Amino acid sequence: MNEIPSRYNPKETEDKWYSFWESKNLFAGKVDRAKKPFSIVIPPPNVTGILHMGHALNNTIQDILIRYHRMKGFETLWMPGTDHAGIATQNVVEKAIAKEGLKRQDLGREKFIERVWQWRQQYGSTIIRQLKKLGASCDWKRERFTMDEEYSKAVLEVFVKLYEKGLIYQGSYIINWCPRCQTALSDEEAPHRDVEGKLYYIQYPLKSADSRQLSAESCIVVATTRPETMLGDTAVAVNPKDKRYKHLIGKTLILPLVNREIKIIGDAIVDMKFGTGAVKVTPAHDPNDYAMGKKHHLEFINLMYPDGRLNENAGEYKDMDRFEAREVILEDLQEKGLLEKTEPHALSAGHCYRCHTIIEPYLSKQWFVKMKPLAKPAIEAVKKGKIKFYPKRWTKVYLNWIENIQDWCISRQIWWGHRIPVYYCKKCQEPIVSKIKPEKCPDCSGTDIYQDEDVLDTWFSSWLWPFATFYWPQETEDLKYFYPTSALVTAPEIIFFWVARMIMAGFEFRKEIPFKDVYIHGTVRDIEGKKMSKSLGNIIDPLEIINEYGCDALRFSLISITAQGQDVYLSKERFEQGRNFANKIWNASRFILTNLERENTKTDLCVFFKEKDLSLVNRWILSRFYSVLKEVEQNLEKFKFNEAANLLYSFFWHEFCDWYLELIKPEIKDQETQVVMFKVLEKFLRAMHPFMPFITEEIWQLLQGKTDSESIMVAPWPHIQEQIIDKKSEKKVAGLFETITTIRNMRSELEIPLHEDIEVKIYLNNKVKTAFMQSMQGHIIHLAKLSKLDFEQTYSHGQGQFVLVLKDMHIAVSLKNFDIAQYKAKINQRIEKNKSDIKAKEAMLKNKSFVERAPAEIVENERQKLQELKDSLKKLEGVRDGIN
RNA sequence: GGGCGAUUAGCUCAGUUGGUUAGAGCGCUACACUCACAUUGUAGAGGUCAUAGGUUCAAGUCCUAUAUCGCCCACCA
Repeated sequence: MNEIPSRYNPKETEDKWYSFWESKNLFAGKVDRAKKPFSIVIPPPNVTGILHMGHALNNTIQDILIRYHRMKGFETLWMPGTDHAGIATQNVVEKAIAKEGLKRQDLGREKFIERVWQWRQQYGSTIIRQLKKLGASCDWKRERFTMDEEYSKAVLEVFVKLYEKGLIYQGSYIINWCPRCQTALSDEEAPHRDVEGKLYYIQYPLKSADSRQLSAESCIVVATTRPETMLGDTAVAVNPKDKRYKHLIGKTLILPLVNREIKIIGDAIVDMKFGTGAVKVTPAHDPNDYAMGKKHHLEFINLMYPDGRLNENAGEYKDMDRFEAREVILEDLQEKGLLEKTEPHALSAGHCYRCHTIIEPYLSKQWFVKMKPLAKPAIEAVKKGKIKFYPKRWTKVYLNWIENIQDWCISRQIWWGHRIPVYYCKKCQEPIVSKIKPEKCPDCSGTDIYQDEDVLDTWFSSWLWPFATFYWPQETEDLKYFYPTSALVTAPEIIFFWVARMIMAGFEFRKEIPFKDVYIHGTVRDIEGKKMSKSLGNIIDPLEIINEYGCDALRFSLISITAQGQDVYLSKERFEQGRNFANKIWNASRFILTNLERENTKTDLCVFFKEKDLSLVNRWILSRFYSVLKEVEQNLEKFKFNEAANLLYSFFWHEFCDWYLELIKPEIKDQETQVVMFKVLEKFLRAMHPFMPFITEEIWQLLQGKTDSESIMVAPWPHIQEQIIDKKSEKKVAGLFETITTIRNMRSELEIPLHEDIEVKIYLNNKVKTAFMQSMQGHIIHLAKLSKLDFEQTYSHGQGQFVLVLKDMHIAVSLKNFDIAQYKAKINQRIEKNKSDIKAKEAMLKNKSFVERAPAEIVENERQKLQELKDSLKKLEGVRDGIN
């Protein structure tokens, strides 16, 4: 019959149209002062990344925004790129060279970095290729990488600027140290996780006491979760108000195992209620103790090597791993009778966000950014609504974090990253901050100069992404045109790492917001609510879904089940809905195309409106389309993608296909119908395109010669024709459908098979409505599959008729096998239901306060409904009485 | 310790400023392939909207507790 297959095959279309778009350069964003810009910078995936469902959701949303605005006539730019992901990438490459039996130290810094670049050359574009599979309409020619030469310039510029402003400083503090990655981490990179720990009670003897005979008076018991750190204790602290210990402040204790003398100090920070009320103080391995150490001028004893083994300060425990040492120390204490008791104790500890190793609070010299001054405008901007979060609740999370912001540790002891632009003179050790290596020391003119070994936190480059991608600090035309960007789409866990910092950087370096709207989508989880992760083995691979169901199916299903900002629970079956919908679009289009006369595709709708009014059915479908389109737009503007997608879905499937196409089948060759069905399809495809780019393009191209644009992606978004929205017609047609549904329902209830002819008579005592129903006679016969449909003004009981009441109508079906008992039962059932409905309504309307206080229209509405119910009841009772 | 989210049909979830008979997808039941589509169509069954109070003429929706699950934050020794 035709050459279009009955099943949509995504494999034949997706790559074809993606290359087509790329070859026509349709993704490119250019400065065009005549148009408004709409720009998004992609959250740059890690260069080591492999596409997962989180990416799929994140990028589908961005692509919808971009494609929608492009069609809306904005000059759009979606800036793509990848992040060098310092620690993650270094770990990956270290693993790779480990297969050759090599450590990075074996290669040396320079050679290792070379290997990383090689690795990037080979595998770094994987994620980009995968994003293309998703249909992402990024301007790929602009692809950026946070380690690019130009980008690095921006990073150095920022470091030097902040340093000169006094916002970057170096100092020795307790930081989060990952003993596995052997680097410092920021607070955000060391999230707290619950750990099942124990609280150990250890006796510290007073110096004055007889060590052979310990009693409650001769020692202080401290409680600790980390007994191994006792080797570095330099005091025991108690609350000065604590009556139990007050008198002991200033006395000396003998630190067990080490036999070092330590003082008892008083400090109000000590919680009298926790443990024993006495706390061991280890200033080099605990942030609280560090503060106390500073305050009370205690000694700082660093116990560990960077890899987490104990160092020479640990005496006989030297070279043991910290957790191994814990066990040995506990045994030794036990042996000496100093371990009073052990209690289970839940606590939370920082974990490295890259390798999940428990963080060691570690005293070391690092570089920091003073955050409070940077935070100020970033707080203001959000409070004043210059930047909006969607959903709104994230505003509070953001503000809570940024109002309590801590200084940012930005130095990392790894090799892969932007090297810190600080140089030292070997002679005088003065740090020199400079974008390029200075030839001599400005202080002592020494020429033996070396660079700081550390690199910068990856996020110290990512936070510049919205403007550094436009070659800032150059004032490029692109930067001036596309910045601030329009929207940012990302996941909640990135708010602190990236979103907040971009806002701060935006103000500090551009004196402006970096984006207006921040859309935070949910986390993709498996059907049990677990986060998808490789280690859990619960991953649904988007590429596999694309392969099996098609990209449009993936995109549509993901979007339709993602309510704004809610987490997404996924199972593979979910994608069947998207696939089925694509197939539905495909087949409806196939049907229309095979019936469409070419000359009718060029006719303008106005012609029909001018000459005569369109038929009701045609008016109705146009009105419905524009009503839905309007809602779709409203939801897109509010970032309610699922609502928008589902509106289009149910319009197309249930209104356009189930009703409209079925209604017009008998008159499909009429010119008016041809034009209308073509227009609705063609406009629907455009509205659908941002969600399902490939199938819409494929069909668009099948319409070739019938449409104006070379690609649907640059066709204009359909303009809402307000004057075509006709709620009266919509209501009328709804009445028609209700009638048809009621007849179908009767057929089904009476178990009359579809192939059996039935005769229906409608009794209706309303001239206008009868005229309308009569004009719809053909449609009713066709869709309810009747052999005959008659109208009569007044109801009278006829033999062998099964009669139901729908509003002001009696609908009578003539039956061959009439079961009077069954009929009576059905009528009585309806009467009972009707009566109870009336009762409820009457009660409502008898309630004085309802009638007095509810808005008049609501009351009026209820009155009308009551009247309708009463009328129906009367009719039903009449029908029942007629039977006897 | 603080904060956030969730609790609605067998399952997974929508539900806008409070206002008809609380919706969808999947699953289930019955029927239907000469018909664009069986990745389909028609009809149907299925809900004390977590619990307890409260506000209101009116609550799935607003308020207060409680329970369960999940997430985030915090210098919990």
